[in-house]
Amino acid sequence: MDPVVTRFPPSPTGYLHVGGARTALFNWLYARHSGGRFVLRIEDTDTARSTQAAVDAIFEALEWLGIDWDDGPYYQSRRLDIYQSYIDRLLAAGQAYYCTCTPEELAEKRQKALAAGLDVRYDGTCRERGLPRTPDAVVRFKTPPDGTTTIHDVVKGDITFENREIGDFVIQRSDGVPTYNFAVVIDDITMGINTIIRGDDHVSNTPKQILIYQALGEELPVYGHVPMVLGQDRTKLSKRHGAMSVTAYRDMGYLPEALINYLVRLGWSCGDQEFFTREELIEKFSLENLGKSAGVFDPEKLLALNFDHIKAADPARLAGLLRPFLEQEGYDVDAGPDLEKIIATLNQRSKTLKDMARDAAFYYQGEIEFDPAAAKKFLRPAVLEALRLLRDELQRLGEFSEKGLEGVFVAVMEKTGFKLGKIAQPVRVALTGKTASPGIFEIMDVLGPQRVLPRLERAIAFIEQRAAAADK
RNA sequence: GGUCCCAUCGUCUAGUGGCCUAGGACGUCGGCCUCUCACGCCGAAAACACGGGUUCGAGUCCCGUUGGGACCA
Repeated sequence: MDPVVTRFPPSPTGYLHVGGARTALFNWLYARHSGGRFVLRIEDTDTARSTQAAVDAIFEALEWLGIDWDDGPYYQSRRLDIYQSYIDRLLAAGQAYYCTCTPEELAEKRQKALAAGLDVRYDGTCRERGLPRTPDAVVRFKTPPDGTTTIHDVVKGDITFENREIGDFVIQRSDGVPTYNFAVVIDDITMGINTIIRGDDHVSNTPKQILIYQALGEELPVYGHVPMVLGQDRTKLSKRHGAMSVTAYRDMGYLPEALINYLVRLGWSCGDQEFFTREELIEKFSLENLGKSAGVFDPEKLLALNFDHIKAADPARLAGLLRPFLEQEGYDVDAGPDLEKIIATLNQRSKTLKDMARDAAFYYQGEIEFDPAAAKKFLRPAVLEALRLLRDELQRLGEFSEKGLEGVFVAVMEKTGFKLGKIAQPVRVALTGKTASPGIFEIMDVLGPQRVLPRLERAIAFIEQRAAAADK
């Protein structure tokens, strides 16, 4: 059995979107799973729409996802002479021919055929004319007039097309640039690609490609046409479906392994398993379990999966990933508490890194801004004594530890007769400004005495002021 | 319009003729836990598009209808 060789051939006409990323993933995973090779090829023959910026964006996205390639990147624009040699070969063998029908003539024929309710394929005017090469001539492939061409597809089964439905299609334009269907086949042949997993929007191109393989006497690759990823309105993914670029998810604070997990599970399954690490995916991915119906992209489920991956991620790695988000919020990370300790209090509650950075706000703020409603409800004279007591006990405690802190709270509870809830909420507001936060002992431990004490002091002063104002 | 593909809870899916009283996950709703909010845990509602066959037996096979999608024009 030859080693598996797969490929991913994006057109650099824009960012890499999630649908394309999924296709890349399937090919990459399959190559890695079977110990084969994965080839990257940039299909940039459409010079009008291809840009270097898009090429860079694609690299950036692939790198973030951790999709690496063994061969390439190849650029179609630099392979024109290779395509030409194959065109010449087909021409010489009489399997292709020059055609000088003008676009106007073709359009006219199409109109007539349409009006007469006939097929609108090329009528073969130049097929047997033996025309020489001229500047305005295109090259057409001589499709067998009869018979059928069938795709043996590993996901959809056999799909058969009538050859007469295909017609003599153009393989090289008059400017010498090969058409998509031709360039793809020549590339796949010369790059040794033997397994092609791609979107099923390519199904109708496939018989043409198979015909070219056959004309060249080349062995066919294994085809697997995977269903499209649809937007919430059940149509093909596009700009109007919102943020669909891979890097947009990175910027929103998603983990690459979460996006990968989500994308692969959309159209592939392994029993009831939902959560996969990248290693598990490589180990378990198989062509057999690819689904054959289109799937709707569900941001909610991706978010839930991201949450699960954040929970499972190593805090030390999270620290590196979170840092830019914190800096974006304007925080001086190195001046704050220990980052890994901060993450340990948040990684079971934040669904994205962006959320986490936002939830970490109180760790970095010098002077806590009390949420008015929270202050009104919890920073009231009734708890003044308890807070003072707490402050004194904490000062006596010196170094913080979760256990020591708990002891201090117990002591205060005993002296005041308050329950923990009665004391914890005011303290929470004092330390974070809000009524919701991680556990009170956890955050105090992370914050440390040098941050906790001044904040408590400030809350006490706040209440004293409030009491004084009320007395007047 | 032509060609092709697809069809299980709202969504992603398990299911490969009897194990299906159709399972899991997200979401939704209810409860528990609790220093708050989350997490977590427990529970609920929720699907085999429809109609014909084949078979002792069909979500599973065949045909048709309907619906959706893709490509070409």
